[in-house]
Amino acid sequence: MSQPIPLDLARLRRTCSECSLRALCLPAGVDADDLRRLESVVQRRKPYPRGSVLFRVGDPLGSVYVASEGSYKTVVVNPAGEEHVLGFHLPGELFGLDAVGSGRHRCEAVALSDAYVCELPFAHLAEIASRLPSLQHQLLRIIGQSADLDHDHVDVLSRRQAGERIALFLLSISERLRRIGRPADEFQLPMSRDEIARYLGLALETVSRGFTRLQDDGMIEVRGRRIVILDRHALQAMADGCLGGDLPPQRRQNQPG
Amino acid sequence: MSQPIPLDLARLRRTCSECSLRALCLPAGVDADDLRRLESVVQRRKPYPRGSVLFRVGDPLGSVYVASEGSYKTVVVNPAGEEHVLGFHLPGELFGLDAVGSGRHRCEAVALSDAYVCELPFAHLAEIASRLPSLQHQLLRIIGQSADLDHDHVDVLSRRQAGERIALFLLSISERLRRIGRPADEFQLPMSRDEIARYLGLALETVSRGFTRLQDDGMIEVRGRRIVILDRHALQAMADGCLGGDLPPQRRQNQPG
DNA sequence: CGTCGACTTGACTAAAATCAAACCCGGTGG
DNA sequence: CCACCGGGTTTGATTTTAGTCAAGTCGACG
Repeated sequence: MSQPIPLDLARLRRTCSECSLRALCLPAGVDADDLRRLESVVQRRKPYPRGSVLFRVGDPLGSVYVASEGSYKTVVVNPAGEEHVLGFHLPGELFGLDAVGSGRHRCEAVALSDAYVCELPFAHLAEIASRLPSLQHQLLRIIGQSADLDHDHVDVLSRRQAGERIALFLLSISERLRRIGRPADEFQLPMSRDEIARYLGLALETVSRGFTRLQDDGMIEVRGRRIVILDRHALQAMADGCLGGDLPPQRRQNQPG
Repeated sequence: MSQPIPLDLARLRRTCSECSLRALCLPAGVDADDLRRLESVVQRRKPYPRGSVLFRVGDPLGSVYVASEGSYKTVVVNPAGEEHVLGFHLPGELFGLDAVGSGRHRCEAVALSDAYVCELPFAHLAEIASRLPSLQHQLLRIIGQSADLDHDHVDVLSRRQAGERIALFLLSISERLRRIGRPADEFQLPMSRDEIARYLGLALETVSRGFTRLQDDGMIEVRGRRIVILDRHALQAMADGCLGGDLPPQRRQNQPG
């Protein structure tokens, strides 16, 4: 346990190599000792059945989480009683950093399916980072990247056209799947139409119609939660507000019925 | 190091006491030496005439900024060529942390009026923080709080009713003015209707009509950019989606002829 | 085979966008 | 002093879009 074991490194690589925190560990130049310390912090693969809650609004900042298997959503319930989805968290992605600012969680995290997470007690992490400058730097970056996701959300919500929001949403999911090494052109959405609607600030029916429309226009194929991206270029153009030129109008076909 | 120089502390307090970074310095238990080091980093009160740009999309992360006098906006131009406002930054507030995640700025910062900023080279700041655990902790908090503002923005954009967005916007500005020690019930907006609209994801005319509506309902008084909040309670109720129950209808007053 | 929940589709309605005109106000110059 | 701008803002009329309500369909599962 006290000997400098290169196996430790191998073990961490194996267990965390697919994980968004690898950026935190691997390029940081941590030595075997630090690595063991860091590894001891990670509580691996806790199971959470579908619908279970990892943290609630107002909970003190305890851990940050990495979806290890299955996906999660973070939500807030506004005073009028309706639920807004703040984000979806795919396997390998990090969440729970919303409490860093105030010390308390501003939203609630729910498992979208039976799932597992890795959990990192934040105080522990920060303490180690304070002794490891390179890790501190990585930690800042990770937090910043998590804020970037909020930016993307703002970007989506600022679009006035429902079609733009939906196209952008699909492209964003696709890109994130690609990043974790999954097929980016054919995938299964982990969330319901209702949850997508609450994320995009639209009515459920509008999302459904939007999907149908994209299918009619030949950009995607939809079958329930199964999505196939047929024409990424056109989808991108739609997300960009169909800016004139590269998407001829005759692409639009007459509506059925 | 051990020589306590109260003058330095007093000077920093004076110069930065109204500034959002005071949370970074004052309660951190920094000693005189650290304080001087920190102080040397701050480049104070650079002037920026109205409309001038502090940083652009793609610029490498250089500094974080504190609006010292005057206000700023951060904006992105989407592929369709329309400008979206990501945030407004009032005197004393911090901005520019959007580049922490990727190392490059994702938006552009523009002075809303003739203005001054304090500038803190980020690398410098991070370097000092790595040697000062308490400052590191404060830095994390500051970044987290900056992400909280994005959350608030998402919250506003998720509202379906234009009236809700507008009420929420006014309350948020009011609260932030209160926090920097300015009158919270009577103030001058630093931004145009157009900029508000681009922040709220609405048309300019819708914002204007919303203001008029709030005035007709006796909640506020508007005269150009001059706002007086008359009935904060009703405004809050409107922001909350006018949820029935605790706001008796007779609270709404008849409009002044 | 029936049931339930998730999804789709249709008809209608409400709301905000758009287009267009007027207005207000501070500044300028006759 | 007043006429005349011009930008930002307000208001009005109309159109477009998404929301709402309601009915149907699909698909998984017991």
